[in-house]
Amino acid sequence: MSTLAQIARDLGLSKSTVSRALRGKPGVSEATVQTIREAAERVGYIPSVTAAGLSTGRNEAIGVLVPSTNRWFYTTALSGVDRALAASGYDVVLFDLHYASGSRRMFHKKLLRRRVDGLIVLSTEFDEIEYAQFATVGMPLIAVGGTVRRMPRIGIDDVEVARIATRHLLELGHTRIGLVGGLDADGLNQVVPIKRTDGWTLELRGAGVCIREDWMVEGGFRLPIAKQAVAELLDRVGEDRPTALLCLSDEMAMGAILAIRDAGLRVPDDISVIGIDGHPFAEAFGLTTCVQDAEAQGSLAAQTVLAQLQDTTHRAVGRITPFELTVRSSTSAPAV
Amino acid sequence: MSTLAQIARDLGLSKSTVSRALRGKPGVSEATVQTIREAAERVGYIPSVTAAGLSTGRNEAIGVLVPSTNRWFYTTALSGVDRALAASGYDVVLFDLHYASGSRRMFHKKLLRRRVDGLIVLSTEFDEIEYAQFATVGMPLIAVGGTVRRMPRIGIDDVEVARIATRHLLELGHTRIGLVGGLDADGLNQVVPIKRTDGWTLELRGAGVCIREDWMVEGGFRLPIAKQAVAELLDRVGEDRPTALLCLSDEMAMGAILAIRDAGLRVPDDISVIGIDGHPFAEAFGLTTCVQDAEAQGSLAAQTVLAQLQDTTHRAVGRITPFELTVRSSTSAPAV
DNA sequence: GTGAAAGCGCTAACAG
DNA sequence: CTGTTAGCGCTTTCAC
Repeated sequence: MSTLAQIARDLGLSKSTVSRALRGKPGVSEATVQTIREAAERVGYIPSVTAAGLSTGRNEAIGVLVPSTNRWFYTTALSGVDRALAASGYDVVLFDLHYASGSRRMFHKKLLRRRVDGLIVLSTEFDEIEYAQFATVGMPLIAVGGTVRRMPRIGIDDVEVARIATRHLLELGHTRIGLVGGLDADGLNQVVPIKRTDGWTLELRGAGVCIREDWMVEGGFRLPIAKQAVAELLDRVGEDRPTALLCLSDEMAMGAILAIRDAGLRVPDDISVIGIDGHPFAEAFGLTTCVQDAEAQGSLAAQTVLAQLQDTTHRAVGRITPFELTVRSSTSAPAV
Repeated sequence: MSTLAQIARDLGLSKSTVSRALRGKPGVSEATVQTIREAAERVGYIPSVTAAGLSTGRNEAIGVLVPSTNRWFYTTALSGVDRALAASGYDVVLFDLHYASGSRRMFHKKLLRRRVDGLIVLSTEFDEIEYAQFATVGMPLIAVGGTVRRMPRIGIDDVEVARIATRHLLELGHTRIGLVGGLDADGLNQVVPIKRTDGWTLELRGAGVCIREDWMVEGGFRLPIAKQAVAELLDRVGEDRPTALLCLSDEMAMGAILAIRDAGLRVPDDISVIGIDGHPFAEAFGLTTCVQDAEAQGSLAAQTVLAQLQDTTHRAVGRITPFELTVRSSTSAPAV
């Protein structure tokens, strides 16, 4: 574990010269730069980020706050964040809230240990105290996915995406439309479910289509729960069932499809199913869905934070990212 | 952002006293400890890990090397690692190889920046050069999941798990058994697929059951690929098809089930399907599988690394973790 | 019990 | 172009 001082001594140079040379700073002759580079290479010198960070105040690391690492959106966005950050030589420090469990109370302490230069928050909600803590952090902050109050945010328009999905069903001629939604079973972001539900409501109202409360079930944003909920729905309503189901996430939509098939019904002949997200398994299910690019959102967030780090005057700005309706075989016109 | 020096000055004490008090070290009077604690609390003092790390040589962070954040096993193990680490106040810095893409060449440089005190490797393979680099790292190392040569490893017995799964099919009376396996489509760990395939081969040989090469397909360890592969298999073999399929991962097993149903066949009546892993969606598919606890493996790895950090003489030791055959509705005796 | 001083490995003025 | 001198914020002997 050789140090700067070490190789400076060996070469009979000063630490500053070696430091400058190794970082490609101007003011060192071509020749010495060569010598230094070689020496560094030879001894396998690798600078200590922490030491450098202490003196510059930059850690070359940014934190990513995730509610859980067990969900498609978070891990995919995380992947995008990492990709963009790695390209700039930054490390990512992961803060996993584990479904908002006890570790929660401590998270700000860890964040403030000055280990990271910025923070990316993946759709997590905070209480007033936590917001106050954020205010004192004083580092670039940005949210991805679910809205987080008082923070610039990158993500799709959750109301609109649900409207588009609902509209697709309406345009196919459906008027008996159920909803698989509800809040996240693990208590993750609540804004997303609410907004998507709003989109559904607005669109149906706009079309003058009746909203049947008994066709609304709670899928918990997870496949197994949604499957169970839809199974119960079908059981309960008998022949008086919806001809289409809007599922507020693809995971739930896949659960719905499994339940429908298990009930001896066919998709889309008996019931059309549409999802939201663009889960990697969606295509195999023939699922019609609105595809969003979580990885790109993560990358964009990372770039935004990086930009703020470069130029302190640069204010972070949120962004509404696109999604695309992808029609597959899970939706069709209702049977007559 | 108050510092130790700051609060020492305010109190008219020395930095050392404040440092000792805040870390609960002996040699400070009860009274001053109180005073200091309060002052620290009041100004919202939070120590800088990097500064502390510079002087102690410990960063209170450990690195986790993942091949990808888009697969069940990795994210689940990662979750376990984080949980155990967080409990000890350690941070996790994530090194995502992104399917062994270009970032790969740089990974050791980042690892060696002295940012982390130890490293947990989630089933990733390395070449000779990379191994040499690891050797120079000189920090606690442990692998989770797929075997990594020259490193203690925590994970299930991949040969055995495939034998058990195969045996389940044999015991049900199947003799026409196909395999959905092949290497990972993203070039991730190759040891796992190979070992599991070995288990399958050994078990069938032992039972004197014929291995039909034309019933072996490459599922790439991913649902969509497996679905496609099984669809082609069924198409190709017509009536001369297997009565059971061993899938080397649950993702592939779910793909197989989707393909079988799409072909108009029934699970398990026409074809039984068994998987390996214990994916959270498995139950909704009624999938019989061998369940392993990825989260526990991650936690165990973290604890092992932590133990080594505490006691330098403590040698890391790998461990074979358990799995359990969970029978559901995707397997039954073959039709007569 | 408490303080002074040195040092962790690096960067950043400021001289020369 | 290169070296000197201070720190960055904390821990850790070693005195008092």
